[in-house]
Amino acid sequence: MHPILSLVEENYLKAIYHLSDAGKSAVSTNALADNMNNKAASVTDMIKKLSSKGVISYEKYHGVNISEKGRRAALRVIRKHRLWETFLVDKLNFNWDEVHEVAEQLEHIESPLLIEKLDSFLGHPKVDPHGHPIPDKDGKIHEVKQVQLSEAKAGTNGIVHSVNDGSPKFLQYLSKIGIRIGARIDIVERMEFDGSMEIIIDDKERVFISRQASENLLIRERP
Amino acid sequence: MHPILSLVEENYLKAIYHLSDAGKSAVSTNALADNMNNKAASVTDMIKKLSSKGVISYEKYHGVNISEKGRRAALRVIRKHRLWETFLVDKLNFNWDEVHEVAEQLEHIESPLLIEKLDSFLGHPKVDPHGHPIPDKDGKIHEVKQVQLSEAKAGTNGIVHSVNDGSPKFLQYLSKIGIRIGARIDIVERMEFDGSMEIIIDDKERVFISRQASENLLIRERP
DNA sequence: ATACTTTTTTAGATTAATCTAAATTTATAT
DNA sequence: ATATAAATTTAGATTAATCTAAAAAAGTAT
Repeated sequence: MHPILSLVEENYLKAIYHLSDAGKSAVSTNALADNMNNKAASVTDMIKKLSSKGVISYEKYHGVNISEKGRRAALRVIRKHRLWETFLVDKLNFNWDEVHEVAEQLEHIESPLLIEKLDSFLGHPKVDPHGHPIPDKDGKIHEVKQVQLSEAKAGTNGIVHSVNDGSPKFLQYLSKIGIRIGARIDIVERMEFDGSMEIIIDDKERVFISRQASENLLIRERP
Repeated sequence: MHPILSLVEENYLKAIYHLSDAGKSAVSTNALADNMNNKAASVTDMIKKLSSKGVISYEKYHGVNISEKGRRAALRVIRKHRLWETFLVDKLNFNWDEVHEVAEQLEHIESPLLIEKLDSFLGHPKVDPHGHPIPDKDGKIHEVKQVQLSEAKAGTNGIVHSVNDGSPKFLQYLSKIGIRIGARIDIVERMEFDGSMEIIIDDKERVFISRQASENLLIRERP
């Protein structure tokens, strides 16, 4: 009768998936507590529960790893989140910095029919408004080779592909200086002392951006 | 930080609104327990809580009445429910018998911006796929004068305006015999012994429908 | 290798929403 | 008008998700 995972459990699982870099490394209790804005004691309780449901494996004092079953469940939630974000921007004219909170709610709506119909309605999009890939029905993700702007060398250029930080403040800043998904970036110079960069956006604006900003911008490099 | 009403409280309030015929009569503990598929004891606890929040008034042993504040909150949820149903049918090609359960989930998404943008996207619809009026932003409802088909006299005709029973089974039955919102119904004869009726649908099909069915079909009478 | 620090877990409480069983109040039928 | 029935409330428990404070384990630095 009840879904296999509660809303709270889904949120924990999503956090574990992201923090483990899609399942590549273990996640500590404290990292999870930080991420969920909960206390470590609460996390310990929850990971016991998730472990008993088989979506993670857990060894006392040594963090958790997501299981295949858990990975699939996490990807279903992520698929929903990204499809809803796409809907909000493409159909309802939300700005890209306004969608995250609403999508955090919508991602928990349980209806396979709804999500497949939404996917069709949107034309089977491959990426969300922040450039993140949308997992398909079977949890497959089409990963595109991309690098942090901070890693690009002076004289090279690339196309903005996605953002690592989806916070409204950061996205509003990007919009303000003219950076959006698909924009062309030419790297003029990289300041060694603080990692900031001088770049040209779409052959027009020449701006300086901080190391922090450049680390959260992912580009597809071009020859 | 938290919404004023929890998801569960919203559902109770909606049930109270509907059971009280939009605030016209008091609702008993048992009626509410039945409707919510809960035990009376649980309802007693909940109505104390709702009462302390000022959305209903409650006198021990004498049922509850919805307050103005409660009515507004209930109408906000109903507005969302009906807008989402409209979205599902008009945009995602759901059938009218498939939308209720999903809308029961979607109606609790909290985002005034979302609901106003959705309303625009749908072209400010006045009724949902079952013919029920959609309250506007201020909780105003455009009520249309309509009667139960069971009350119509032989020889008269009317346009199907809404259904009182939104269950998949009933709606599928209606679709099967060719009744949809907007269909023309001519009443041929009303059988006094069991209240069943012989009707003609859209000048084509001549069918018999039970008293129960005719009581759950609302029509706008025509001269 | 031992002592100190950090991380994690355990123990015990709390809140929301539910339940069962018992007690109480209201309604009904002779 | 009183007994019986029906409806409602109270009392006490339970589960999910959280917390604080204390205990235990793991990591680190000399």
